[in-house]
Amino acid sequence: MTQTPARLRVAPSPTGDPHVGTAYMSLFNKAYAQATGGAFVLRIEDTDRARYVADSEQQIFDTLRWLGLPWDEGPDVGGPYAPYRQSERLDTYRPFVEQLIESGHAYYCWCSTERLAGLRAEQQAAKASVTGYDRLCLGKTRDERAALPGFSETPVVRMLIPDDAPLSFTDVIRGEVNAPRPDDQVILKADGFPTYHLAVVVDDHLMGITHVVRGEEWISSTPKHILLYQFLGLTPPAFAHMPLLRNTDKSKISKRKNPAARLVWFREQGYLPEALRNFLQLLAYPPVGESEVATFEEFVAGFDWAKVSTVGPIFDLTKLNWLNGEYIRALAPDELAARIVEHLEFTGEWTDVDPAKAELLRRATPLIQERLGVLSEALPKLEFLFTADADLVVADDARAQLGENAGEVLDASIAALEALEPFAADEIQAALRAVLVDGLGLKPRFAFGPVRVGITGSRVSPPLFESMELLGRESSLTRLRALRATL
RNA sequence: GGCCCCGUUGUGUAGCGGCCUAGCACGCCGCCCUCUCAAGGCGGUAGCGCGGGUUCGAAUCCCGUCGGGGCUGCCA
Repeated sequence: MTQTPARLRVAPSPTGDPHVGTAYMSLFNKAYAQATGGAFVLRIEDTDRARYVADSEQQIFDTLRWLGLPWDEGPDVGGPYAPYRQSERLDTYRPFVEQLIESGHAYYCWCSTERLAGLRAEQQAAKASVTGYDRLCLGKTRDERAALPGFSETPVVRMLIPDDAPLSFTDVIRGEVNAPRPDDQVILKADGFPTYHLAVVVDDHLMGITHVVRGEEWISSTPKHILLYQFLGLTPPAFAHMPLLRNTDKSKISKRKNPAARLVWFREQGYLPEALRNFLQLLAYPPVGESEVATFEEFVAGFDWAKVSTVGPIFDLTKLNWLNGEYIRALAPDELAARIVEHLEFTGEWTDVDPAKAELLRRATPLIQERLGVLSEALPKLEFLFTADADLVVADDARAQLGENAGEVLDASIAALEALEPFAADEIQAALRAVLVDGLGLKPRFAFGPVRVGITGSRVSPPLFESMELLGRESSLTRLRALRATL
């Protein structure tokens, strides 16, 4: 199924935190580009000056790279079709607008924003079946129009939608698709910037884009784009409209309703990029093989647009949590430790990392590896190791769980550990079992409970004996004696 | 309101007229293992929105209906 190299692009707008949808689109775009030996292009669509956020672009670069989806061409890496930032391509769009006006496919419109708003309100109130611009400016000169109400000094340019505009097109995912009849869409704004509709068409053409992959919300504007290609005498690319990711209430995923809609959120929470990528691969797309755990290469190898579902999946993190655990467990312990440090540096919890701390974390990582859902859980689980003996706080629920014989247990444990050699996990376990289980006749879970509380301050902890080995004899005894003294 | 897209267990999906008494994964519940918690093993729970057709036979095809979503901006 691999044929001629395809060129695909992802075109996010720098209007705030990068959206998870951008990552989702990027994944499918890049997969197909790679499957055909083509190119994956990143283009920044910054035509909306009002919503523009300065550092948003850098965040797009950072999060997409973090996710492991690098682009072949883009604003920061360059490429044969530079610039890849629409705000730097204003001169490029102008001739196309002029051509459209000259050929009668577009016209100036001096209607003020107020008039347009009023018109819209009227149509809505009247529950009109036909909405949209009323073509007041069509065929009028500036002076003729200026004599009428609702005039604005700087005009916009609108495309003239013909009565016989084609309303259906072939979608790579959905087959034959129908779309609503467009109205006379603005293609050049009063500030001289093109709207999305003109800019995508011009740029996709100029950049040799062969497949336009975007969200389903664009189906309704596709007739405008096809018309533009037609007006300009160009051949349209193939279209693939992906289903929309949804909030739990089925609405289009939004940052307001779902914190996970912010792409950086995953990094902040300590998700592994490969797990997120794998998870995104599973949305609206069947598992690649017998297992749902699959690499990007496996995804690419069997890639087929026909497999993409048209149903918008609810963005539910439960499977991602499982996947993240799978990926964490598959990591070499030292690699995991490095990832944890990296995460702590990213969140700012650790700065100027002390080598001794890093080494302790490295040695403790095997204890928590299979207990980790996300990277951010690492430090809380190991807190007792990084806490000074004197600062260890025994949690209320842990203390409450201590039985009548806690003192007896602690005394016996302390005695057994004082001269134990070597002070290592297996030996510690053997010694404690001897005095507590065999000696005092306690069930293991009750025997080790007080010791766990003394050592870690809580009722749940990483494996006890290994923890004690890491802590060392001195700290371990200090902690056990401290708890004993409070009984 | 208008136009368009969509409808399989809680979630993600398989299914494309008989192989479906609807499979898999996650979740959830139970049991086992066990120093706690996990991980792991075993078992269980739950679904074709509804109503008509077509057909010997429908989750699969058609129509209607209901439900959800998107668009309807000088936002993308």
